[in-house]
Amino acid sequence: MSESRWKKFYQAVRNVPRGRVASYGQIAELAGFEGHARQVGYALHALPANSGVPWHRVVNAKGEISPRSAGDSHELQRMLLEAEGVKFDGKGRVERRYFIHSKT
DNA sequence: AGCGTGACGCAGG
DNA sequence: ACCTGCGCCACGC
Repeated sequence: MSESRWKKFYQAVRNVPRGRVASYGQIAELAGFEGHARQVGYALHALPANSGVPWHRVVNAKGEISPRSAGDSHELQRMLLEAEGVKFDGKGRVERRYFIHSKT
């Protein structure tokens, strides 16, 4: 199945340290599939809740929690991130410095 | 086998 | 800094 492709994404997500976030694009890049950010989103959507993958550390390039087509997981995501010390600005965006590539 | 869809990203205006 | 349009590509119908 194409699940093996998704496993690369999941593996990349596991590499995101606690208290940090990465964009879908960064995950795709780290997994060796640069430009496939959309597929990362698809893979995470198909991810079982108890997979052990820190999916909540993945946000879009704007630093915003991507809106779901359904479900309430975006609320849970913000909760989990804040629990790790990640802060949001007034517009609900994660500050740049929390991104794994950010030097500050 | 074709068409629309989506947890995205980037370039332009 | 914000909004819009186009590109990407696997999945489901």
